[in-house]
Amino acid sequence: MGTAKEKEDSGGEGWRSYESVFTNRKAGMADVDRDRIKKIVFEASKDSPHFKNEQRKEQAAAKRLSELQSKARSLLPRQLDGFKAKAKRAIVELEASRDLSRTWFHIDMDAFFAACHVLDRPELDRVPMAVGGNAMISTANYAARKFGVRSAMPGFIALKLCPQLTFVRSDFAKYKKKAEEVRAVLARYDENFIEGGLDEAYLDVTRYLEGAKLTEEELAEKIRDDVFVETSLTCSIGGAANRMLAKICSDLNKPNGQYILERKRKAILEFVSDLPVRKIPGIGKVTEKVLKGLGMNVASDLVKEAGLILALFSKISFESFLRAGLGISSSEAVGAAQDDQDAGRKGISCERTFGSLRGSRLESQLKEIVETLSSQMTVKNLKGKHITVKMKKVDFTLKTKSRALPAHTCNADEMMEAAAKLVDFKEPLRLIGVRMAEFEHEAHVERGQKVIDLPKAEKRKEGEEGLQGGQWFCDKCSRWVELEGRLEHEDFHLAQDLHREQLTLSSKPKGRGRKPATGMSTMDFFVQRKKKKAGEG
DNA sequence: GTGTGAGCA
DNA sequence: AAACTGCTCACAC
Repeated sequence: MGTAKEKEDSGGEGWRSYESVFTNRKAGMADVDRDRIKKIVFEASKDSPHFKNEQRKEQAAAKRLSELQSKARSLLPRQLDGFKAKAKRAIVELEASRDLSRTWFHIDMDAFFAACHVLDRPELDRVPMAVGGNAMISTANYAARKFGVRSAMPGFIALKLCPQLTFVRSDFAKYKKKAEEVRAVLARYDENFIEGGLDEAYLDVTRYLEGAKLTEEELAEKIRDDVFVETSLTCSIGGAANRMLAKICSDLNKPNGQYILERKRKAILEFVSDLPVRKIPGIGKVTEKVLKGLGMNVASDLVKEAGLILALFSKISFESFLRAGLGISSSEAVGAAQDDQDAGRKGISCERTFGSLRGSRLESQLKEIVETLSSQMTVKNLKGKHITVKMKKVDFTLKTKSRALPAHTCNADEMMEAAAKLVDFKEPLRLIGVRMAEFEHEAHVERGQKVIDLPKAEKRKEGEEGLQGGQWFCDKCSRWVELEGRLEHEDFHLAQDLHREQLTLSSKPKGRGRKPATGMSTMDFFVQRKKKKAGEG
C-alpha cells in the first residue's frame, strides 16, 4: 500500500484494499481465508454510515502520513544530523537505565470469557461460539476465530462470517469468580502481582525463581499447570526482563503456550530486530501504517531511525518508540494495582450509544448519564471543575463542547444544569457522553505508596463506628461507601474490571496517565528544544 | 480556556 | 437494519 492510486473502485474489487481491525493477522488464521473474511466484512459494511465515517478517518490518516513524509523529505542533512546526535544521546541514556535483574511473567488467559462458559457447557468448545450479542461480541472461542470472528466485532457481521455461530450471553459474575480463582494461584508466585483486567496479570517472579531453583521455562510450565489443575482454564505466559517484553511474549505462543525471552541485552536486541512494530503495546493500526510509511517495519527500526522520529514526532512518542525499539521498559513493581488506576487520573466519563434521539428523550438520556457519572465520582471521591459533553451525530461525526464550572462538583443536578446548556436537543444524536475533569487533587497517591489512603480510611472507620453501619467498607478500593449504594458500587467495580479486560496495564506510550514518575529529566533535556530547532533553518 | 481530532485497548 | 466505552495526548486559536 505504497501509493494512493486505486481509489475510484466502487465495483467488485473494493474489498481488496479494505483493511479493517477485523482483518489483521491473528493466531490460527490461514492466509487463504483472509480474502474471504475481508470481502464479507466489506460487503456487510460498505453501505453503512459507519463505513463512510471510517473512510473519512482513513483519508485523514493518509493525509497525515503524507505530511510527515514530506516533512521528512524536507529535512536538511545538517538538521537531520542534529536530531541524530540528540537521539544518540537519548539512546545512551536509556541504555544506561536498562535493567536485566528481574524476571517478569505476563499471564494471559486464553479466550477467557468464552472459556468460562465452556466450563459449564463443554459442548460449546467444539462449536464456533461468541460471547455477546447482535450488536457486539466481546470474545470468541478458537473455533469461531477460525472463521474470522473477533472480539469487538458486531454480532451481525460475525454471523455472516460464520452462520452457525452460537451466541452466549455474558455473565460477569461468572468471570469474576473464575478470575478470583486464577488470582489465588498467581498470588502464590508473587503476592504483589499486578492485575490487568480480569484475564491478565504481571508477576515479578524473580524472588520465587531464586528460592525454587527452577528455570524460567520450568516455572512457566508449573504456573500454567497449576492454573489448569485448579481452574480448568488454560493461559499463556510470556517471560522477560520487563513487563512490556513479557506482554509481547505472552502473545507469541497463544493459546496454552509460553515464550521466555532471555534476560540478556543481546537476546533482547535480537528479539526486537524482527519484532513487527504492530506487536508493540501502544502501537495500533494507524501508527503501524504511519511507521511503515516512513520505512520502519520492526521495532529495532525505531532505534535506527531515532533521529527521524525525533524530528517528526512529539517528545512522548519519541521516548516510547525508542524504549520499544531497545526493549526497555520499567521493570520495577507498581503500587497496588487497584489504587493505581485512580491515582493520576485526569478525567472520568460516561457515554451511551442509542439509535437516534432528540428532544426530551435525548435530555432524559443525558440526565441518566450524568447521574451515573455523578455516582461514580462520589464513590471515587472525585470532584471536577470542568465538564465536557460529547455528541455523535447520526452520521458518526463527533462534536464536543466544554465549560469550566464555577466550583468543583460531583453533584448530579449541578452537572446536569451545565451539561444541558451545551447540547442542542433539537438535533438527533446517536451517542451522548459527559466527561468531568480538573479534579481537586488532595494528597494524590504516588506510585509505590499503595497504602497512603489507608490512614484516612482507618480514621473514618473509627469515627463512624458509633453510627451503626450506615456505611460499608469496600476492600477493592479501600473506601467507605454508603450502604444503600453498595450494590451499585460493586457493579461499578465489575464494569470497570470488565472494561479492563480489553486494556493492558503495561507500560505504554499513552493512556491513563501511567507515565513514569521519574527518570525523565535527562530525556527532557535532549528533546526540549525540538520544535524551535525544527523551525529554524 | 475551548474545540477538534487521533489513537489505543 | 445493525459498529462500544473510557481514557489520553496533540495541536490550533
